Amino acid sequence: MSPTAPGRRGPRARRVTLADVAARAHVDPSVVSKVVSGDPSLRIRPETRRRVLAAIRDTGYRPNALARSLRSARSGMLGMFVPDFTDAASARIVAGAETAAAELGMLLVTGSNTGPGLRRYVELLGRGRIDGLLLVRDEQGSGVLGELERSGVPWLLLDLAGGQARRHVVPDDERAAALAVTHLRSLGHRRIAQLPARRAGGTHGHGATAMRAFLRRGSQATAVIVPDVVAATGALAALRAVGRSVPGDLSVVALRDLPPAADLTPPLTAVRTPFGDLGRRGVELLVRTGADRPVAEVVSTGVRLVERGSTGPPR
Amino acid sequence: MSPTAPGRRGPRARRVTLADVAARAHVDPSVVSKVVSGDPSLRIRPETRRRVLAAIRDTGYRPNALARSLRSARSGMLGMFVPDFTDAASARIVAGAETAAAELGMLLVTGSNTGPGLRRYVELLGRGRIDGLLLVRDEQGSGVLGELERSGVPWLLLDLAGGQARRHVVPDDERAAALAVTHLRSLGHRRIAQLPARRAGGTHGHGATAMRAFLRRGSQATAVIVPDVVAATGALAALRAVGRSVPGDLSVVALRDLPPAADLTPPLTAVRTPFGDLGRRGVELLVRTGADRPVAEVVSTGVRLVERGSTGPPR
DNA sequence: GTGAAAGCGCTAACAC
DNA sequence: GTGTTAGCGCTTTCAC
Repeated sequence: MSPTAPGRRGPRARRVTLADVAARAHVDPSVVSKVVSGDPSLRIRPETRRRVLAAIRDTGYRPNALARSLRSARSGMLGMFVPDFTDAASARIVAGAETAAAELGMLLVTGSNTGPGLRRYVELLGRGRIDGLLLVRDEQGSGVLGELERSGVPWLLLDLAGGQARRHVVPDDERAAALAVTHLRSLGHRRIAQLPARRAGGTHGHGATAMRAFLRRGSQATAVIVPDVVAATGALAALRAVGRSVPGDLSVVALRDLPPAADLTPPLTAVRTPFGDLGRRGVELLVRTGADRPVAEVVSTGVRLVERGSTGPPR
Repeated sequence: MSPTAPGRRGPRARRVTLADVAARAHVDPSVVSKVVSGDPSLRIRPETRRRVLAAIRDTGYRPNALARSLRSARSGMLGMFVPDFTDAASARIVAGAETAAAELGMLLVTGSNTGPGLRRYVELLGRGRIDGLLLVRDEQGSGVLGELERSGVPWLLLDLAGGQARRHVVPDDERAAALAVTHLRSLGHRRIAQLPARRAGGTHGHGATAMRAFLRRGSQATAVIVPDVVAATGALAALRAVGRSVPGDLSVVALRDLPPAADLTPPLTAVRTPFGDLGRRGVELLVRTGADRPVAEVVSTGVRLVERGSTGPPR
């Protein structure tokens, strides 16, 4: 419970600054600064250090992040722009990125394309506020990136290979597809179809449409690979609508496994894509490599098939 | 501690400052400042303003957000701490909050409890970096909130009523339950059971367990209300396991509708909870009301029943 | 109408 | 070992 009830809080305590701490410990502000930020080049008498630490504790000093960033020209924040927070893949990428950032002592400033868009987001960010920008599946049509680059802010595109710039990290979709094929072959399938993927990610309607097209074509395939779970729900619905059973009449594997897969009927066999690792890797690369070097990484860790109920031997 | 600095600025990209713009426009920096921030008390000759604007355009000046915040003691950022980004309800709350924030010219710094926790998050934030903190469904056990309050940072709890502090905004769960009951009664149900809710939100296992307990009890109820969709998937699975059909043998309504509901078998009738509005309202209240006033708002807009396939007349 | 001066709170180079 | 000196880039009186 919070000790001070909001209504009865006393007058706001004057903020404690470095100078206050220094005065109390009878040392110079710069010494306190070095103690606080753990400067390794500082050689200080244990007794002095103790005094400083005591003063910090007594005063309840907390560094002003703004002043620190302004002076040191590093904000300790990373921008992250996603298409939509409610998109499950984006959520996982954000989660991975946030963890990696925290491990590096950094924080994430998020924005999404359901808001006023990338251009405005970068404007609001202003100069100096972020040390780098992570873009999830963004078509980077606007000149924002070039502008960013000119002001020295490194950026990285996640989950989408980005043209000639070669600043991206993507999941290993080929490996995922290969895993799906291997699985289906091992069940005895010889004719395997793949429904087309969309760069932006599938929708329910898109999956249904693609499946109907597949059906209309009169394909001989006994198994089909769907680019993602959302598209798969559409495909499954289309199949159900024409009375085809899964996996009896047709086996279905989805790529890019996400939670709803397990709750579908039948539960969907899918290949897991390491979205969290994508975010994590993005943060690490963004922080470690400069703005000028190309980055083109494929994340393969943790890609694996999760067998559920939508695949079986061909009839 | 101190992260490796990403992307050092290119050699010729010396940052443009207010002073540069001022020099170019032959005015004082303070005048430029006022023009940029749209100070209404500024009376300036149209011709001078034009010169300033031109200088801004020519130099590609962008204000340094850090310096501005340091000086004005407002950061234009809000902290948002959620249990887990991959939790669909949290994702919606974040989405709503981000939109509202952007409309107010503010930005969100996010953190989640899957990382190193609230205490560390607030530590990383440091002083001055946020103008307020939004906590989603956090048990606020630690003394972090009191500490925050002492340094004058207002906070608000979302989606959980928080003890005596009365600083929260929550969805109208009573109205939601009432809607569910009305719907079931109109179908002819007279005995309606409600599965217990958990403060932290249900899990698949929790829903299954609760449903088995309900079954074991030999209840005469012909319809049951489940606290959320995740719990409902568990409940549905438990029902399927004992061969009871939905809605034939038992009607099921979930509260707090979320996407997977439509893809379940049968598609789940559920009451929509306005998670996005919760986030939006949280931001608005946090920004408008001071740290000292109690806030206890119930968001009822947009609560409504979405009829899908899991409810029908009692047999 | 515009300018001058004084910092916001901190860090970094260098002095002693 | 610890202190001095300069700002980082901006806003805000207040002066003229």
